[in-house]
Amino acid sequence: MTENADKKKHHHGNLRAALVSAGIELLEEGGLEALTLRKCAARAGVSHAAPAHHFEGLQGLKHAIAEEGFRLFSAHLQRAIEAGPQSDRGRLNSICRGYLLFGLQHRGVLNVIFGGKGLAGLVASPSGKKEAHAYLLLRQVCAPFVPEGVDPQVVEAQVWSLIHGFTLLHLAGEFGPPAVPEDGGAFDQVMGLLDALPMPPKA
Amino acid sequence: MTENADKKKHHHGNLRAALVSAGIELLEEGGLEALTLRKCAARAGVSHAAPAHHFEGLQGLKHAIAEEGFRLFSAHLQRAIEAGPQSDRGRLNSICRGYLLFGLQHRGVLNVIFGGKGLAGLVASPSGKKEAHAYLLLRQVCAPFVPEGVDPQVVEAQVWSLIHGFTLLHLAGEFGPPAVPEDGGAFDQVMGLLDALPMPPKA
DNA sequence: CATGTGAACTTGACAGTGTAAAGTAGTGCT
DNA sequence: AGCACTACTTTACACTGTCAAGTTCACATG
Repeated sequence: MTENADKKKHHHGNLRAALVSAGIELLEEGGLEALTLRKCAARAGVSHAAPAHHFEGLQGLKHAIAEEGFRLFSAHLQRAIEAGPQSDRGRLNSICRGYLLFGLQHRGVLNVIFGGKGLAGLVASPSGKKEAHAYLLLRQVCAPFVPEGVDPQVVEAQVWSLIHGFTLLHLAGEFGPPAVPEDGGAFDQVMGLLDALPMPPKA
Repeated sequence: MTENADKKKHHHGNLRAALVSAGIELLEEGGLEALTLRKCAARAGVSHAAPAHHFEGLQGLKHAIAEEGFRLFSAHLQRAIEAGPQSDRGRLNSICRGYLLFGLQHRGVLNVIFGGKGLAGLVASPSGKKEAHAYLLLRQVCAPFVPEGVDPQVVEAQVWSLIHGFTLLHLAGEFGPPAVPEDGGAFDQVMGLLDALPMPPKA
């Protein structure tokens, strides 16, 4: 019965997940600055030092939140792809739009995922690959745009850089006030650059 | 004589600049977490509450650092452009490479510039435009790639998004360990997407 | 069953942080 | 000289992360 995670261990039962959940809540409500070990503990109904037994300090909690946040992120992207038009270009556009919308809706979580080595260790580590659902989606969506003889990672890095940069700059307000409702303007125009894909292998 | 900023006012003379400078130092040495009002004050040789008279709290200091950092950033980009090949494509590549190198060398400063609304207020504000040296450079470098009838801001946003995203993802370690020395690999391949510029106005 | 072993959590403490209020010293103006 | 004003200091407080030492409970072992 190693599968069943329901077993109440001592007082709380499954505190670790509760702390991560509380952390994500705080993140959504008050951004990065609002994420605090003590507030997470309070929200989970335990004392301020309890988290120390489940994470290695604040950084450990952030790492755990990055893991869980990445799962939410991946699920969000998958839903976006499935809900959009089922063509190569349609899926490419959907994953990018999903990326942006996730950033707008879950700004704090995205910051934890990509901020301060949050994810680097996770994905780069040999054991972390299985968490990389979003990477598989990206690979899958980009595949039709990879010319023969070109490393797929190049195309993936191009798409990822473009949408990641656009999302973060948008979040930073560099493209004017965040026109959230479907965005319409800047997004489609910037993503128009992807119409150049697939690029010829080399001149 | 309102122009002359040299006048020693009281004890320190020009404390504000010293605090910003100390802040940038701390940023370079220990990253975002090391940037502290009290440490800045200590490094400038004043008491811990002195900064309150020059900035509105920590956020105010960060804003001031973002301004100064943006000036350094702009100068860095200009130098990169001038040092590179003098062709349209050469300048486009140089500004992007300069962007990446600045990120690698001054990670903390870049984070303050673009993190947490650091710059948004600065550039979006009517009085802040004059600080936007880097934007003028970007506009200038992108100009040859803007087709007739297309808003130049679209091209600028495309280039900016791509290099910004690539730089941040690189910094986050998503593209493997940061191969700092001229980078060689991923950078040139990803920037190859810009070979598609100028894009035809619309299909 | 008594006992102790260890995990989960609490309590208490400490240094460091941002910030606000009140005090002090030097500047400049009348 | 006197006075206001600015620049800075001092003091204080709430909050943070982290550590060390208890406490409480589940459970295995004698």
